[in-house]
Amino acid sequence: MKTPEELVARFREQGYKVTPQRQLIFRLLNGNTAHPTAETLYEVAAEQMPGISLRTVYQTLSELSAMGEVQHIDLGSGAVRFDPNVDDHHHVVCSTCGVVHDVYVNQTPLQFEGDVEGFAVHSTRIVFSGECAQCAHLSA
Amino acid sequence: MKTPEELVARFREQGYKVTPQRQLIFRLLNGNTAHPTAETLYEVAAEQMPGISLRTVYQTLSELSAMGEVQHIDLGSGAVRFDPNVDDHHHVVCSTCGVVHDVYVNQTPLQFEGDVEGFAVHSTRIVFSGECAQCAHLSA
DNA sequence: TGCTAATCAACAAGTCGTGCTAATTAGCAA
DNA sequence: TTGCTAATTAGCACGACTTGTTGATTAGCA
Repeated sequence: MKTPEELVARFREQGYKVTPQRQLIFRLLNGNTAHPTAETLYEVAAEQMPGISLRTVYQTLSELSAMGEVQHIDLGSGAVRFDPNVDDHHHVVCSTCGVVHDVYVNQTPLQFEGDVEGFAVHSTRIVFSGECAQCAHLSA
Repeated sequence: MKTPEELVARFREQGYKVTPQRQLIFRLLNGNTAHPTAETLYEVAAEQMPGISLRTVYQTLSELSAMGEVQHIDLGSGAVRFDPNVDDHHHVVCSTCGVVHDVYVNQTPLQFEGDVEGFAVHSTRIVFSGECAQCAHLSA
């Protein structure tokens, strides 16, 4: 994701207004590795700006997603999560605590076999599920 | 997935009753490569057995999933899909028409890098998105 | 300054899936 | 064959997540 300052410029270029709400969300996402949902981001935002609406958070996240500034990750665990890391990366997910981390896989592009003649791959998503070190210690 | 006959035996072993509804669902899933949702499976089932309820379809699919006889695949595209193929395989999804096909990736297990010391991977899911040959022809 | 987008509250709706209840049906073990 | 009990059904509701709408207010920015 671009820096909050760069996003301000991009929003202006696109004719979007740079509101305090949007700027707050830019800052909360910047360098955020927690893979927050719209809801959790809203909670943090509301602490700093009481009165901000969940609707606005959803709205701004959609805009950022459409602009390619955040990744939209759906792990099938309820809510969609947002990732300001838009590098070509993948995810590991702890089945126990739900924590998500970014990982890099360098064997890509992957080869596959199957009844899919002529399929043009545009993107590949890889999710590793298992147990994180923390949870392994707790259960031991 | 096991054959309908084997599933009948497994259900009996587990103390589950073998009802016509369940048997119908077994047959509809057997060899099914369409990755149906509960809803689409229900529609087909209802043609052959008017009166079957969507509730029962959900119920039976949950049982099969819990028994490991079908895979539960969530592509983030709305409803969960079910796959009677429980081999170690992955999926390609056409972004245009939504069709899903099974594919096999032989480079697994994949290596990755990231801040995930001590993470124990239990499973890996790979989804290739893009455009299928059909859709490519239509848009050309 | 003024146009217009953005925000907000409040409410609704849509999708997917599950929970509940009460009545009926029917599998299957003894 | 009987009888216990699970399964099914209809019908309704709810919960989570997300988006739509409306109408009033605020405020960005040319």
